[in-house]
Amino acid sequence: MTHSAKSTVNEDPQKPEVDDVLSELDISSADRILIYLAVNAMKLGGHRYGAFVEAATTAAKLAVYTSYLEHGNNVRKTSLIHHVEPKRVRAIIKEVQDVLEDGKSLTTLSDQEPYYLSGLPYLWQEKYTWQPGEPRLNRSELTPGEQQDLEEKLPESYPPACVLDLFQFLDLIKLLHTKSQEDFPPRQRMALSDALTEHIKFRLLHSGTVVRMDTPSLSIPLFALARTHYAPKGERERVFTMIDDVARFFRLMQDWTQEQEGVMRALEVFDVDSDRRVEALQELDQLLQNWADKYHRDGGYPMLLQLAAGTRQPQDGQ
Amino acid sequence: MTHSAKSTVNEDPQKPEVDDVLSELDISSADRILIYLAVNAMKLGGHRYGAFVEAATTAAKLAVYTSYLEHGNNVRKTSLIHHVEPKRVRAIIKEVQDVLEDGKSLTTLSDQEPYYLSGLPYLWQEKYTWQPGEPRLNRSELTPGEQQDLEEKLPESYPPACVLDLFQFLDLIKLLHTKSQEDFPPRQRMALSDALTEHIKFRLLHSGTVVRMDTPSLSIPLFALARTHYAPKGERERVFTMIDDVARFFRLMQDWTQEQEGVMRALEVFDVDSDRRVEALQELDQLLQNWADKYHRDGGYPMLLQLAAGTRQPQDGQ
DNA sequence: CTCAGCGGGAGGTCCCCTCAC
DNA sequence: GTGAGGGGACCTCCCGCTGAG
Repeated sequence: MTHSAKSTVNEDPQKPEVDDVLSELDISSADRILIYLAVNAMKLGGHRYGAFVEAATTAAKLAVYTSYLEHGNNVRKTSLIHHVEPKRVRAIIKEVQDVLEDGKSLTTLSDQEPYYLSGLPYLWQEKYTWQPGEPRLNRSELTPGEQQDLEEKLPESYPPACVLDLFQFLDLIKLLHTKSQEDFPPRQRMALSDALTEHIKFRLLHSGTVVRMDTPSLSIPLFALARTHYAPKGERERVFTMIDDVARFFRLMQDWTQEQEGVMRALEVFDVDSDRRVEALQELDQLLQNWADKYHRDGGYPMLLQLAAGTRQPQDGQ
Repeated sequence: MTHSAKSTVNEDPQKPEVDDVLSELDISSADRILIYLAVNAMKLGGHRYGAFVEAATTAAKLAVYTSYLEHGNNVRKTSLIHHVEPKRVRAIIKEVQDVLEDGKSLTTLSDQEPYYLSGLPYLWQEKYTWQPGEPRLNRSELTPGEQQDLEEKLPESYPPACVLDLFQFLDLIKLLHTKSQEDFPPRQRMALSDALTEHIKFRLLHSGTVVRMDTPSLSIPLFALARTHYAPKGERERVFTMIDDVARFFRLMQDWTQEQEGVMRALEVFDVDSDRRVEALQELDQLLQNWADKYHRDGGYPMLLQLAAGTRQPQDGQ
């Protein structure tokens, strides 16, 4: 719970800190959504700071582009509406149109995790496959005994992949970065600098996806692949689900603001006996399913329902 | 309703365009959330393009700041995690801490609409109050007959405020902009340039908050306040509610990803008979209320439920 | 290894101006 | 009014380097 400078380090609790800061700042709802997104993308998803900012400006560019279409392709009007220079508006329009024509990937948060992180376990296992029974590493500089010692340190649970030395590991990162840049137009590509390489290496080690091995008798460090995914399976799935749910919920609410037919929004604020919380939620779950079953008819009008229920916080207001 | 430019124009439908573009681009959920936010803030809320981008970078800065706290105030580690220069990390930390200490407003989407737009009707009515029975405008350059003609053009429904000439109108914008900048530290303040003034004037006229009057016999244009709010009341309220709901939903889902006790998430995908849609939703509404009433007990554990239900779209997946 | 400084380049956000249709 | 160009200021995000504890 506590954290503090210098001396103690606090690795595990992530959210509490965020909520603490948020509660002290009285922030608007729109800003809060941005912050939740940023935290998820940058801390859990592993996106770079710059990548998030770029994705946000991309979203803003799309807003400009749609305004442009809605106002009869009038550059000047679009410029006035959003307070963007006509010259810049033209550049934005062109950028978006080029992407639409080529079907290239425009935006920068294209996946929950950046490819150079999430793709690594796959590429590693593919390029350096390990067959059970064979040695995971084979280095002429080591005596057979030293090799065996190292092998025995490796947990059985590690994915079937060989142990690499630093250069092989860095090459892998380089390869992945190159592949991840292929989708982008040449102009937007980012060179793989030393700083970026270090960043990627750090995230892979820090997350436990890759583990560094002690090799006192070797001058070059060795690395082992410890997980098949960048993020732990459970967490990863849940964060994915959350973002999908929020996006769907957002879209439904947009329909609601337009007062479309057959769209409903509900907010329930209430208190329950502490020992009946779980019971209440279980009953709600059952109610919803029964309700959906009751009205379901194959091939009918497509419907969607998104719900979240839990502990109310002061920031929630009302 | 109509206006025109060149050939075809398309003023009314706003969302359809956005959805069209979105559906062609197959965009990730995180990006979709950003886009929804950008569209709402920039097109409906009237925020500037730059304001949205700044708000997003502010969110990213907060993410960096919390990382910094969670890693024992280690600048270098934070730098590696997010791929931000140590120098820049330090600047970000300082910026956030200064804000936390002074309680100043950090972020830029502090309200749904920017103050220089939403505050105008109030200031206008306050500075140029109009008493029924008195003339709305009094200009010595006009004959009594001409004044009367203009007065008669004004709908009764207009708020009780006098008609202003261009200079008075621009002064009002200037005053509002100055007031809206007071909360910001001097460094971040933006000068009221001609371009910005034109942007604000355009938005006020374009939204119908202010209406320009034809004055053939006068060399200076006249303006009348036509609405008491920047956005139409209903729409305004609904957009507010939507953003609040999404923020609350997002927070609940974060609790869910952490597998907290007593948090529930539900997604129902189903089809119904077209003619039973409304009936189904009404019943659902009733079910929820009954359920909440059943478990409610004053002073108990604080609970919150957010729900949205409506038409399923292809983009929704599953 | 961490902290600290200073150098640079590219690109984006702002500002203002003119000229042709 | 709109389109299309010119200029310049400032900041931010990237990169690289060196030196002090």
